[in-house]
Amino acid sequence: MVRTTRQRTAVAAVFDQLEGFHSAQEVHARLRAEGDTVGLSTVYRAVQALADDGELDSIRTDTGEALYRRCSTRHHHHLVCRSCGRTVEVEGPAVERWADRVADEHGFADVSHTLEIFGTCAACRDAAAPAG
Amino acid sequence: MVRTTRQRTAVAAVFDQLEGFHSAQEVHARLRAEGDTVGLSTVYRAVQALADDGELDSIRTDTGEALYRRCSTRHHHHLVCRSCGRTVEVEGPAVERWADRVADEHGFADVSHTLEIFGTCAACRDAAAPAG
DNA sequence: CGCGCATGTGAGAACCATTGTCAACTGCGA
DNA sequence: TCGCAGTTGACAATGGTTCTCACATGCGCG
Repeated sequence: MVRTTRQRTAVAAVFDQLEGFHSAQEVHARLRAEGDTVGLSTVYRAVQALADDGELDSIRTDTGEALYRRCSTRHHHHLVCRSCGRTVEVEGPAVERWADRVADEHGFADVSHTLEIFGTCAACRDAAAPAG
Repeated sequence: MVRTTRQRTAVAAVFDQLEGFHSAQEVHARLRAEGDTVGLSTVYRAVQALADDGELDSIRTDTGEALYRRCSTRHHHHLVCRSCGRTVEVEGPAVERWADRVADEHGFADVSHTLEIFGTCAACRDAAAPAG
């Protein structure tokens, strides 16, 4: 049975207030800052449980760190700025179909996929090359 | 200046003999097994240098572990069996174009992307449901 | 060919995100 | 309210990766 505890509610609440992706460590720090003490292990367990429930979406950074965010209702992918981490949600129905078809052609079932696009956003490019 | 050393040659050679993705740890173990002792740190440095040079492609597993493989001439993605780990290379020029276009539309430059498709291959499905 | 030194190496420690441990705690149904 | 199974949290352990630093060596130069 899954219980509703102060800690889980607090973790879920963080993602309600936040946009974009955040690490378990960050959530933990944020709770502490708000005076809401929740153990680090508990935060990890909570975000994993939330992700299992499909309430959070997770990706991994370049360094292998796990990031989570509130899952929106529709399936989509992410365009992430390498420099500032800004994230844009993008959709591509054609890509979804393509992935399913390719998998099917190779006899694979129960198909899922991950797709992330990385680049440098305009703001960061400007910041990096201020002189021209 | 970049030097050609026994160690770097050995690491590069491993990827010549191997197909698919392999971790730095695995490369290290393989070299040891061949009697070719190369330090773990050196293997890490070598694969990173190779990846920087564009000679190796890298992805991250679900657990955050970094995997590398010899970059083939053409860009492609992977269809991976969740159960047995079998990997099939797939190409989708349309996907490439879509990713570049989407990133461009949002003002992102220097674009790259990762796309992996997961599923259960026919063999594993048969093995899992022998009676049905 | 031999010198010199900047670059590379490697054993082990450090790092850091994540997971495991386990005794104490607490929702929640009865 | 009671009981207990799920939950918590401080801390240790894990494991991949990076750092440190003294030693080794490729390679340009003479």
